[in-house]
Amino acid sequence: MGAITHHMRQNDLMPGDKLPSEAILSKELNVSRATVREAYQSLAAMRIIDLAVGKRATVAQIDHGALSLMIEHGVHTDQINIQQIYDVRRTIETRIVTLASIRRTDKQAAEILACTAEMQQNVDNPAKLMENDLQFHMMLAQASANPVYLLIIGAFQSITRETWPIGWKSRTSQESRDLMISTHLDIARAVAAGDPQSAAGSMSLHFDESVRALLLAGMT
Amino acid sequence: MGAITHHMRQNDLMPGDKLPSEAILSKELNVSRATVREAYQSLAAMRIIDLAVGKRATVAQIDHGALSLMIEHGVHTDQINIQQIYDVRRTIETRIVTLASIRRTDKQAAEILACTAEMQQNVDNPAKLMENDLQFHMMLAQASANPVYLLIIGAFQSITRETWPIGWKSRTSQESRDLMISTHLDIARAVAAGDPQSAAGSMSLHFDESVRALLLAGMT
DNA sequence: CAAGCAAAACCTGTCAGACAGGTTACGGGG
DNA sequence: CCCCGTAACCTGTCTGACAGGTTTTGCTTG
Repeated sequence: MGAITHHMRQNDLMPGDKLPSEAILSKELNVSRATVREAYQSLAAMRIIDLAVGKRATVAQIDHGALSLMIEHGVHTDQINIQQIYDVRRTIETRIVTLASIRRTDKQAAEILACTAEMQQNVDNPAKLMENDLQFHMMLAQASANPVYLLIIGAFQSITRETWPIGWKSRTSQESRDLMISTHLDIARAVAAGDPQSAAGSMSLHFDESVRALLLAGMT
Repeated sequence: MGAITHHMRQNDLMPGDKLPSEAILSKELNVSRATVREAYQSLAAMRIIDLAVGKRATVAQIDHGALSLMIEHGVHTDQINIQQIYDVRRTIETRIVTLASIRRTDKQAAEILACTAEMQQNVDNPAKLMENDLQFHMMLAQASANPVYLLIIGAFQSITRETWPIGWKSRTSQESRDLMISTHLDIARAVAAGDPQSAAGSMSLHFDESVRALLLAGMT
């Protein structure tokens, strides 16, 4: 793995660029192809390179897939709990909407608003609503124009898919469900209006409400 | 990989628990040992499991090693820049000191103060000073009692090792160097005193100053 | 000469079998 | 009962092989 990353740095390879074939590399490093494969496979697991049948390995774009697995692992082994993830999300997402309010393109603003509109239509369809919710937060992270935020928020998605239904079920009244959706709308409007303070405030309220819902369901 | 993680979930394995041997697993899944090895190797790359010669694979504790590699990859391929990382760090570390001020144990407070004391002694030894600096931020993350913050801050360490000397060199006057160290001391004292507001404020100043130093060195 | 196509070369995914060397478990001897 | 040596187990690595996907090459034809 060291030799491969070193090769990427040395030749200043950018995403999409091709890496040596397994056979060539195994000859160069005087190791068997199996060993090279294990290194390639490991880098592919971290989404540092892309592998494909028949094609050469290529340098990959940043992706949250590997981090997702790491977070899932942490949660399932009781090393991380849901409240801790929500604390991180609140911290990061408050910053995200602040940046998004300043940096979002008009197209992004429109898409974010469209997403909240879809949420209102899916108020009785939890599965779709959850996907809208996840997409909403991803789009905000995207609009923050900082790929690190996008990476982190993306990594929390898989775990959120497991916990979201629990929070939704704990919102028993129609009132609380409507509130959850209207809070998203508030955020979207503030971002579209380019109002960082209001966006951050609404996001903060959103997390107050979400954390309360999860606590109500006994999620510590 | 799916089969292995599924096995971990199914049997509720915790860090330290043993996984099946490669031979057994290859027989169970009807694949060759080489294939099992690649899966194990991939999980090991993400630090989800630990491998060791002669021993069985074990479930691993969360570790920032893999995330470090991912971040390094992002920076070296121009997908992430240093200022973006500093924005994330500022956001997270402001929250970290807030939490640390509330949750730190007395032992942790003492260690953090000791670290700043060491920094003052190493004012003319950049290599050691950098390590003190890195350790300082890690100890704060630890004191926040949220492993996700520790994971993220840890992941930035390797990149910081590359950029820190640049920022240090741009602090040409003795005054600015002393200021950098005294800011750390302010943070440590506030955390020790259990004063979240003051700690967050000092951390914010610390980042103002750090970002300015990096910009001065032309780091965008 | 250019375009199109088919074969060859290349490449990854997977398998079987083998061996070195580290680790663990067991059973016999003190 | 404890200690230690051996056997069983396990990982790391290698060789060689084959299926099936991809790219390149070079020939043929218009």
